[in-house]
Amino acid sequence: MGRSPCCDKVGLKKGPWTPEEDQKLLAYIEEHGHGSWRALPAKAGLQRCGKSCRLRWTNYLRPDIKRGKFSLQEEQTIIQLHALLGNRWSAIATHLPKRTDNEIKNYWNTHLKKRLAKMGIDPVTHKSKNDALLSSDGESKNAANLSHMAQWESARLEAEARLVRESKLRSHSIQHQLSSTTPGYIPGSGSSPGSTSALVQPQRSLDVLKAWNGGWSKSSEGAGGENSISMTEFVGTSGSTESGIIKEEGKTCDDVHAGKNVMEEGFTHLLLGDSAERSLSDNGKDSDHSGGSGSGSGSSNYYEDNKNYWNSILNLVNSSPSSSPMF
DNA sequence: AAAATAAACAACCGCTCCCTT
DNA sequence: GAAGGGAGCGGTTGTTTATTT
Repeated sequence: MGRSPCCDKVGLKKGPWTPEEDQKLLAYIEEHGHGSWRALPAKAGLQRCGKSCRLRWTNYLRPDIKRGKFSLQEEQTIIQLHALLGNRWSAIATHLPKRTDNEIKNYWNTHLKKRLAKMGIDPVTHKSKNDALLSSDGESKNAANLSHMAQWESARLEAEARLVRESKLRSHSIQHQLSSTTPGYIPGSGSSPGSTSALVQPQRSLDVLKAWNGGWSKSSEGAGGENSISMTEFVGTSGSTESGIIKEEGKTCDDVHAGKNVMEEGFTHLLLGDSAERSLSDNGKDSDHSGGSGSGSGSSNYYEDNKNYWNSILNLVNSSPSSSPMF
């Protein structure tokens, strides 16, 4: 709109914040709240633009910020949510209490993105780079996987297309939704009012799941080339993006955390287990998953575990606080 | 021990969205 | 409905710190 930038005033300080500046900003906000960010610097006696103050506050000074290393659970949450949401850092941050979008973004760019790349996963699409290799493998198991993957991919594309349509409709329909007695109903989604399958989710995480479950630990060495990821049995609820995925309305934050716990149980142990077995002599085929059982019955458990996992992550997403900008 | 390189993090910039007038 | 302004978001850059040679 041709608006002048807020930070072009001569004399405004840029660059790293000093402890004195931090103290001024903290003291002012604690006493008055931030109010108008644009007006804040003058009131607080800071030679900074409001934008800079806001950033400093939200990313560093805010008292409810957790700093330090990301836990495995947090890593998993970020990856999964990124698979679902893309680079919507603020949306992802709403599911990681006490973490800022900037911090998550930085962590993704410096750690997780590289890690996924090493695992043979495109960090943008969360799709395996080994699909071609997989398809030429010829094993019946992989053929079955392909079938599942095709179903999922098809459903995913469909869901994404729906998402695009809805995003266009959203601005028009949001008022109606707010006043609607059927909050789960999304106009144009093809779902019936009150249906539990009104959920719209791009399913972009299948390769991440596979790799994370099967290839996480061995990827870092890069042994066996860039194709070191084992193509584990495909996970999910085959046949539909929505079967096995129950949308539950009206969940509380506790429910969210409960979902996280389930996720933690269902996922972290895989990670930890893999990490513990980092040195295993995986050859890709029999290093399939969870605890390294590698047996057919294990696959069944694996299937269930991951079904539960997906239910959990989607519940987590769907039961976000209403303030969440995600959906 | 010093230089070079890589990694991590904080902050800036420009754009978009949303609200108000 | 259009315009203006504020705030937030995501991409990118710059600086600092750690690691390697």
